[in-house]
Amino acid sequence: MKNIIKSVKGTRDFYPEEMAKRQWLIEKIRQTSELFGYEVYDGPCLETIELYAAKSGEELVKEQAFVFPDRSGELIALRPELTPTLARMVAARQNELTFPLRWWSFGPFWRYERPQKGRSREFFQWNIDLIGVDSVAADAELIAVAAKFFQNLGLRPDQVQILVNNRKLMERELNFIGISAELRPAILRLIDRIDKQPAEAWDENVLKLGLLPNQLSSLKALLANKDLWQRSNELLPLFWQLEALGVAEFVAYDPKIIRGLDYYTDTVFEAHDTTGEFRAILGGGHYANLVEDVGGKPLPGVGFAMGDVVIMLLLEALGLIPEQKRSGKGVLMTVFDSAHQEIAARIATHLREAGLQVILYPEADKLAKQLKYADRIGVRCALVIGPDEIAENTVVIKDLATRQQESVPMQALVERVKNLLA
RNA sequence: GUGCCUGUAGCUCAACGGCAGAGCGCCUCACUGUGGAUGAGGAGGUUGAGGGUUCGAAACCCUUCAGGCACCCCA
Repeated sequence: MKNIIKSVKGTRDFYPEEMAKRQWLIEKIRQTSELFGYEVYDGPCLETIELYAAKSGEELVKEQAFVFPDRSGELIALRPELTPTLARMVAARQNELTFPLRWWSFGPFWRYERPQKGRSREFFQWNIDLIGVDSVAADAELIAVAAKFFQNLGLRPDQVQILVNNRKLMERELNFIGISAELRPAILRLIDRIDKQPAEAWDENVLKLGLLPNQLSSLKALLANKDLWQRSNELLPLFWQLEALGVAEFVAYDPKIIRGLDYYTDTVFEAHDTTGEFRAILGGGHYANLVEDVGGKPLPGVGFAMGDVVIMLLLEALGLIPEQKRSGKGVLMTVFDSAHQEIAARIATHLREAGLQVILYPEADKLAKQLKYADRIGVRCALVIGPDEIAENTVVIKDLATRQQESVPMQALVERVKNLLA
């Protein structure tokens, strides 16, 4: 490999084999989304930087988005997330849309980050939101969508868990410990990272923020309390509703789930593989106000986003991605020699008109080579027409799997091939 | 953005500072009307790139690029 121009750092090439897997994943996403009555939508991949400045906070755009000036000098960002776009789209038609809105989307996103396993600079993301209701039932539904999706993929509750918490609950509990309102955001951010730091370092960081040692131990007791949810007016009904929705097995309470995004206000959730080998599979939560920052009237909702990278790594590791067969249903029309190129093309066209997938060999070549090609691309059978067949007005059908071949009259060809492929 | 690890043929990997190799794959032929087997040939490398040390570098040093791991961040 000498002078092949390199791809952009953190991007991936999808050769047909990988593309087939991606399409398979999209199909699962579509099925699950539609099962719950969600409609597909999409926005542009380019947005003005103002949109994100309004919605996502400045650090996101400055540090992690691909931003460039267009020819007029306006700063444009490659979308790093969909929520601001969604907010903009909803706000623009706020008075004509029918709420609650159930929308889903799948598309590419970009973040200027250091690539590593489970994280690339260009990735695909499933976004799904229920907008215009503030209820716990809405939260339960989105969690159920995620759980149902896992079920559709063949994942079991012992392999993947959706961990749930509630920010209001945490705010209240932190208040009980005597942590002031201005300290809480920093503490919440630390809680979010507790599993990523050595215990001593974490303790130190907490004390550095100004907590007293007894507050630290109260905080740690809080984070170890798996029954904390029973004190939440949102989580109590949430868990029985999840029971009713048939997905309770996939869900657990975890006081350490916070989520980084500021716009989540109530229930938040994150799905992880139970071995802890991979990054979070998906994350989401309840927001009080989707569109106000972009100029609309306040509108609550709940949603989550799932990147394609981690889920595929997990499914790959668990052997849950079915073999994507290449072609398999098609026919290869061989070209015996240059004198038979025309008749081969006519037969190919004839079969295509009957709705059959036909690959016409693009030049005259040795039969052995053409059959080897047929074998490799995985077509079900190959057709041969040479001088002998012309004389008899027949075509040879060769079944690649059984290695059997037969001569069939031209008139019976379509019927015979259809039977073979069925 | 910070630290550490890795980079040799299409793939998986060898080679003490001393001739760059193997297996698999690929191409051709044996087979001028028949694919997975077999056999015989063959192609394919500036050892990621650039510089330095050395009589001599795939190996040691520096830089850079890419990937991986941890941090950061996670929209």
